[in-house]
Amino acid sequence: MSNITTDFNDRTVEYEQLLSDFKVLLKKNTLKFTIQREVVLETLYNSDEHLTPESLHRLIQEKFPELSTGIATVYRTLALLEESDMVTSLSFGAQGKKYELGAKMHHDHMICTVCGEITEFVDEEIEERQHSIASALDFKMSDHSMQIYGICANCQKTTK
Amino acid sequence: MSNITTDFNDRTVEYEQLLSDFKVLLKKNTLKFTIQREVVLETLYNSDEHLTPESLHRLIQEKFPELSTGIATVYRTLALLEESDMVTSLSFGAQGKKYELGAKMHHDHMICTVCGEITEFVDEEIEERQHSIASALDFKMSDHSMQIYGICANCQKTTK
DNA sequence: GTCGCTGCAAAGTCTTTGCAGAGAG
DNA sequence: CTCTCTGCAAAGACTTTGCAGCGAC
Repeated sequence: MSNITTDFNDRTVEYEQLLSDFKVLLKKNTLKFTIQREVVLETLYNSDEHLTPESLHRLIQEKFPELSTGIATVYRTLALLEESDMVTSLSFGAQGKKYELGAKMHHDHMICTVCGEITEFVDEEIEERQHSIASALDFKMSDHSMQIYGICANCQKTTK
Repeated sequence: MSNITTDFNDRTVEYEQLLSDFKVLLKKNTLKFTIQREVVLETLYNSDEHLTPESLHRLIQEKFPELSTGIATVYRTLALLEESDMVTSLSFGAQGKKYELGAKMHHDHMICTVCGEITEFVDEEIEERQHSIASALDFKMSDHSMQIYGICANCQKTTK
């Protein structure tokens, strides 16, 4: 199983870069750089999980209680970031929408239906094949996502 | 581009079969077979689209106005069908949850970000590769889904 | 007949919006 | 200073639930 990768510790974009991109984006649209917006970006960056608006809000309140950031601001910032393609949203079954930074290396998702854990992976062969399919069907591909559902190694043990 | 298929006119399961499976399922759980439940199944079967609860409800009201089926029943029936794996739900971006019959042949989705059209396709190479990946990562795969986003052939013409 | 089902409307969730004061540029 | 942002709370959108009568078995 040569080229399957699940190790994303090497982020493709460093935080400083991300932050500066964000500032450029804001400036370009005559929007203001506020501490709340930075905190949302930073918290997303420092989380390895896929966060719901609610869990992101909770995290922010724990780390920066003095800001008493409102959930509305989290929603507004996520919408802004998603619109600008800086974050991506995923939604799996009944679990609602989850967000992740789009600046990480592209990857697909493997979702455990027992514990809800999401493992990321990349497979070059599938990536290439997706491009072939899109062009064969005369489709101008901009993005794609793939999810594999099942039971993770851990939960297989536990369930037994 | 040998084995990409987008033609799903040959359904893998005929309606009579589907209906009988549904009846078995109901009986097994001491649930009742009602006209409303049948109408939901039938309407899903006869639709080639991916339906939201709301659009499904609208369709049912148009085709069977005398039943004055409530939206609550549609939600309840969809939940029942999904739980029993007879339908699958998908959710793409902001467009909300859409349902489709799971009994059709397995396929993936290509979603036009301009007109929202969903084209279904199957590619054997990707199907196989997904199995390989799951087993390589010690993951017991139960299902998977893949979406390619982009602009369909039609909209590419129009946009020009 | 019994007991689950249905439509209705009310209650929940989750998300968005209006507003007045706070704060970035 | 101006004009956008923010938190709050209220409003919306979508989904689920309680209930009393209806209907499958």
